[in-house]
Amino acid sequence: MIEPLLLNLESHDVLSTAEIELLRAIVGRERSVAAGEDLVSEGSRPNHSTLLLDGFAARYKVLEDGTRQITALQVAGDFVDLHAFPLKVVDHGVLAISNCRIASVDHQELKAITETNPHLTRLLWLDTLVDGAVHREWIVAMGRRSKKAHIAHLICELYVRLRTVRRTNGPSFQLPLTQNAMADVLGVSLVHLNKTLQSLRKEKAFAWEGRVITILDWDKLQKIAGFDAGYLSLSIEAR
Amino acid sequence: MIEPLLLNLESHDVLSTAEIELLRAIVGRERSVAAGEDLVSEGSRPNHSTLLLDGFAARYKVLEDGTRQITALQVAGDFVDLHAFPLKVVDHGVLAISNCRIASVDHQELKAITETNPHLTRLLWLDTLVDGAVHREWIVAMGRRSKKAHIAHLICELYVRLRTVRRTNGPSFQLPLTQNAMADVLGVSLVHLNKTLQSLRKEKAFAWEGRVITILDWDKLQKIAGFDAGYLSLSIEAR
DNA sequence: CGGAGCGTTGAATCTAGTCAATTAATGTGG
DNA sequence: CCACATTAATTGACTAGATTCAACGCTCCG
Repeated sequence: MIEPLLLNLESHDVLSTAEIELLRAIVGRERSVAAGEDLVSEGSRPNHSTLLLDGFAARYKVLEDGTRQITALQVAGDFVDLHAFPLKVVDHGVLAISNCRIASVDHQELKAITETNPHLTRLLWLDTLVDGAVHREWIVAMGRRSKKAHIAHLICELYVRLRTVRRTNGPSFQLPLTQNAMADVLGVSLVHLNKTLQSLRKEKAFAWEGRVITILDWDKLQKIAGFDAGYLSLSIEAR
Repeated sequence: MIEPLLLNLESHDVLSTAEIELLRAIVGRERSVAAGEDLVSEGSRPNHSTLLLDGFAARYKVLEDGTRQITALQVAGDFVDLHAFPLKVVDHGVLAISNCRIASVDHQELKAITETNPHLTRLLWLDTLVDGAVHREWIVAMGRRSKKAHIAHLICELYVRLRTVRRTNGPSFQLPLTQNAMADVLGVSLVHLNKTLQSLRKEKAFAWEGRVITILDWDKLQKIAGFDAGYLSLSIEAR
């Protein structure tokens, strides 16, 4: 079921029935990937792009000294490597953080869309641009926000993104990240992340227990984070 | 003259004569912007995208507390806000770092390209994707590289990007950044940047005097940086 | 029962930020 | 061309933030 993809795209613009049918037609058979497996490996030249239908994935790079930096988190409805279509080579690995359901779309099909369906092309392009906007927010958070603010910002972002694909449950959502992985998102050591989380807990803006985040005080959390969802382009307009 | 744009696009794939003519036709009249001026202001909804023909520009965000983070550096041949075409709103400001020559392209013209020229569409899309790849490298550098490595990486990246648009002079290139601006690129304090630069100078991998960078030892610099140009997608192939 | 993975803790050490001045470079008006 | 103002670069001292190392507790699972 490609519903999360549709919800994702429809959060930016209206899709026609024909476009929806087309998308259904080109998305391949669904399959599962276990947590810890790579969905995509760095440096590969895939002839298809991978759509994440359920679960969490992370795009990451590993440096010479073995340290890892996660550059993006992907949730249901995200293409994890749509950029590989024009780029040809994937410049990073993609790891399944939880068990995932995925499906593939051949680059040949994507190319056909660019030849025949300009509107859908622009929406797919847009999808990769939102990705870039998220990258920029992460850069800002890494460079100029406190670690507490950075964590809060990440929670806000994930909450909003998951809500648009209906993967939240009221004020709660699943977050299957280990502290180790989250440290690799923020670019800090595990120990420091742990201590920062503890001091954040005292603010009671959110709780994180048993892989579930619960927002306790959205206004406070947003304030700590300096979060403004504008960069996610969640407004329906002609694109 | 849109030559730098052509050099930029042609570093990824071949352009047909018709495509080159089309690009020339849609790029508006050239004009100048003084260093320190904003090329684009945050939150605006431009009906055109801005092409940088000469000079340096920076995309940046300013936080509540007044600190600034630069999220991208743009050089000749770069569209500074091509993403604003599908995104509609620019999520950051764009500042002229040096005096700049720019020209505009109406979004209407870009839309027409997506309707009639799929190949050029993919190349423009690609341009924004390389942007994203650069963002990811910056995230990695900010999160997991030492400050020395981060600076070295930035120099390597700028050297390669400038060389592809013929803006290098042998081992040298203009870099009109102040230390203050570079600190806002790396996300560190001015004082710390200054001290890191000093210790880097001792390695004699590059020199930076009077707004000019000179690469003294490329291999060494690349090694300090952990730099690999792959992410810039500088290979000519059918896209 | 014994690992294995994950989270937590404390102490020592290094990295980076802040504050506050000083020096150097650049630019402007007279 | 010089005096003065302004911006950019540099420095030192002190504080705060972050890393490393090393250990311990908990829970899940074979």
